[in-house]
Amino acid sequence: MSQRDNVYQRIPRHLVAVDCIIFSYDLVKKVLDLLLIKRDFEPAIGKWSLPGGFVREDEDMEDAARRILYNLTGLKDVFLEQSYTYGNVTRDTGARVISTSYFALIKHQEINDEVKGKHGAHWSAVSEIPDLIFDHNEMVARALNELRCQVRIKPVGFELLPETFTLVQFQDLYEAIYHRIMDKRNFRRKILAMNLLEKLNEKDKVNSKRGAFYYRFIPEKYSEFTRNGFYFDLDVN
Amino acid sequence: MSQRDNVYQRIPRHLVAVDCIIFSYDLVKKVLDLLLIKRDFEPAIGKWSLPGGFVREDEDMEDAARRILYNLTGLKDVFLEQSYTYGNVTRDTGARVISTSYFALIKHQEINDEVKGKHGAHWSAVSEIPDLIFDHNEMVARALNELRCQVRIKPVGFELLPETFTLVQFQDLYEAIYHRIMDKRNFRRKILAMNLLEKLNEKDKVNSKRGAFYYRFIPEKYSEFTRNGFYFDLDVN
DNA sequence: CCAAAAGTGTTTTCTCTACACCCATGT
DNA sequence: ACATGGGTGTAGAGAAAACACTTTTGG
Repeated sequence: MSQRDNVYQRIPRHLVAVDCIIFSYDLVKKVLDLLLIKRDFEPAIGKWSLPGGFVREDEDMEDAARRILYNLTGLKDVFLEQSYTYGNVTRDTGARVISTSYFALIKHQEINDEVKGKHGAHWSAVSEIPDLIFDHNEMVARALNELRCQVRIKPVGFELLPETFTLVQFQDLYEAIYHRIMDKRNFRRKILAMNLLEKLNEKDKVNSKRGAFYYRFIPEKYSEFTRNGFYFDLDVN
Repeated sequence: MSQRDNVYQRIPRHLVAVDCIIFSYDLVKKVLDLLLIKRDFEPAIGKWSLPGGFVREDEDMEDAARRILYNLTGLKDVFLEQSYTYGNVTRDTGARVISTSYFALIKHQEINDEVKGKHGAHWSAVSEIPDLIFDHNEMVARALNELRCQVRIKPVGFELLPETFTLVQFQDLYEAIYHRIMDKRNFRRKILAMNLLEKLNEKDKVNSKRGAFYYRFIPEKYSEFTRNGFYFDLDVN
């Protein structure tokens, strides 16, 4: 403990953890996935849980979340955002633990399956999430809600897709996030009107004979976008 | 320390605090205010600061925020919402303190000035916030942004007004929150179309000879509102 | 009677929504 | 030639925005 801590010596201290809500999108099954682990220590060992861990003494809280994320997926530079802090005395049955949840968006195909397997992590469709320990189901619900809000304001959807993707895939993603079907023509008109996408010359021929054009997100365009206080709002009705 | 804590004995513990961003609306000056205090302990004693305090051992985090709020204002049952958790190692120059900020909305006239005075608390217009300690200016900025978002989705504005208020006052409040003037006719049409307000027979004669009708918020109407997934969206353009 | 604030409608523009058929290609 | 998924346009309804004058009343 460093010298400067003297001032606060008599104050009670707390266990502080972070929990990660790791979303990904399965292009094939067309579902939004969540990465869950089997908890490997007591209490509640063997139960499904969000990946999490304690914040170290000289570690920024966000760094703690990134560390956990890295250990589980092998990924750095991931989209990560703080969600909410759960601070009830009895929320963890093992001890009083204050936990801040973070939600991450990763690309399904980028994950290192070897690393993932080592920790007993599994993808679970958000529509079929099992009972999780403590208040983790609540954490997921809140994060999912935040994801739905964010996706309307910022183009975070691109974090869940490969570099290049078709408009059909893009729409499928939105339909998975909102659990709702959208009108193809309206969706395309709106998304293209935002001028955030560049049409490429290659086609994806996996899903149809005709093939669908690939598009690419243009981050530079997005800067203009936010500078002008733009609103990334797709019809969700 | 209770028995159940044994499991986690070797984990490092942290100082955890809450800071309160207490908004209020000054009907006369027509500005959004923030309650600030002069910090009364080291480090940074004497500097402007958000009111805050450490989370006790057997205290829910939200309760800690309510305790601080109560000590400063004498108010219970206040609108209070968690904003964000600041977890950088060096954010507090005295020690590593993790702090969660909460924002509160209180009615200007309900505050107990005696209690407030005792703690050296002062109102400051949000447009003229002084330099605050640590990352408190950032906390305010984030909370203000959240307030602006919330106010579009939920009718939280009513938390800042007296029981009865005129439409002029209501619009003034919105203009103060958004720092923007709005069209009187459009504003009134929209707000009345929501059916959340009951027109009373009394008039406020303070600000005009003709007098302006008082209105009252009807919470029951609001329940219908949210059940149907309604959107409380005033034009902010 | 006049100053000062409250209250009130209409028109135009834009955005949202609903909707159905042709296109390209591999088999 | 046909089955499969990809791609396109338009008309109607509803919401948002712009805009200026009349009303009330205390002094």
